[in-house]
Amino acid sequence: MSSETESSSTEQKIFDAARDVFQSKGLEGARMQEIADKADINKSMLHYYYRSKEKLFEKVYELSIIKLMPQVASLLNEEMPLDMKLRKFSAKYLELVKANPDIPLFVIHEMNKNPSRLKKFIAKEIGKRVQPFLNQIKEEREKGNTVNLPPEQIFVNIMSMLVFPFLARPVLQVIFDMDEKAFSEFIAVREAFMPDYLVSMVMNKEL
Amino acid sequence: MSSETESSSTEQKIFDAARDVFQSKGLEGARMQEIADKADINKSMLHYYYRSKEKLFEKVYELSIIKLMPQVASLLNEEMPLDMKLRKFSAKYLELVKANPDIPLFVIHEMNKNPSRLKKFIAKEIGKRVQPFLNQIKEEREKGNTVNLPPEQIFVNIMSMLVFPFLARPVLQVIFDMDEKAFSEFIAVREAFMPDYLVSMVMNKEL
DNA sequence: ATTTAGTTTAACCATATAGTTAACTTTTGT
DNA sequence: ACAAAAGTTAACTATATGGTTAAACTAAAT
Repeated sequence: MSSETESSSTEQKIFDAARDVFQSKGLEGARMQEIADKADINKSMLHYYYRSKEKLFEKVYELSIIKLMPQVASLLNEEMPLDMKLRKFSAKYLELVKANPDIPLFVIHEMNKNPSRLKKFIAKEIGKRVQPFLNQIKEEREKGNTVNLPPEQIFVNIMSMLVFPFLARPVLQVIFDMDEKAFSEFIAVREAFMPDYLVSMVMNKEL
Repeated sequence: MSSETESSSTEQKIFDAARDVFQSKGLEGARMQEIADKADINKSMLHYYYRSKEKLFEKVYELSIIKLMPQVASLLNEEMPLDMKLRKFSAKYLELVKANPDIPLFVIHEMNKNPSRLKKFIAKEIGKRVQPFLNQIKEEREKGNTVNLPPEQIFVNIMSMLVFPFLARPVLQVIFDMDEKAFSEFIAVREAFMPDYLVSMVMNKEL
């Protein structure tokens, strides 16, 4: 992943470096010089290819969200029984976040500082993909197949279980005294029990 | 709360302003001038009372965490049956976070950028308070009274359900098209069902 | 070979920002 | 009443940072 074989284009190197730096430091914390250093190019190239810090950031932000969230949300739209969908969603979502563990916090943090940016990008996009899923839950709820909660609450419960550990990772690592390996193992355990557990939580079945 | 009656001391006004600015903008995003403006004092006073931005930040960080987290964690230590404890914890925790809705993201974000800061402050402090709770879960698990998961996982599940909505608030507000009032209502609904729901999730009882 | 467009570099610039200084005012202690 | 201490202010400094510029270099097209 980071074994730069001097192959990729300058523009790509800049983007990759910017993604790393922005995701770990945020917009304000990132330094153009640091991005240039990490990309191993002259700082002027940042402006040559992306005009400004803001523009570069938006590119990173856009691709981080727009390429990832729809992948996830589209899963929710497939025609499938609720329990199977929950299991698949759990697996797919954890797989994606494991591969991009910094993105949830990045998105949530930048969203807090500039909520309009997300609105600009996704808003309806995501909303429209989530809505069918909420409807499916609603139907099942009316048939008495789910726990008796509003679909929005159920959805938030699901996302909570999947995302929170990645957001709180540094805190959890301190509290439970886990190194990187231990944390990976912790997530692996979650991957194992989460499909059944979500079904139980949502559809109110004993494990 | 914000009806400044020109009463509090300069030092306190600085701290309050700094808390607001740091919590909404983070360490990097905060500007000393903005803090001074919000406190309605000369910028030099910041340095007079707190020497440096870093020092001021640490004061805010320390009091935000050290005064809040133990309040919560100590609840976990009381002698009480697990189900009752879960209900009380849910109520108390949501009450505290409702009163300080910016703190979870503030802590988690700054933790990511500087994990050693938390270590310095809490580390053992929190760990020691959580441990007895984990032990209690472990005992109940051995008696077959809980869902069959490691206590750490159960703890994370609980925290996920309680904290995540506050972290993801801006995202949720966009996805579900909620204004402030609607979000408060959303949280109120969670407060209502969460005690029973946590007991069900942890102790594997039907609702 | 020469032109041309694209790419890269080093040296600059303007500005914002954390921090300092020194003069001034108010409060407190005697 | 006086002096010392604490508090406050405006002006300033040093530096970091995003951004610009113009010249140099490269490679492809003619």
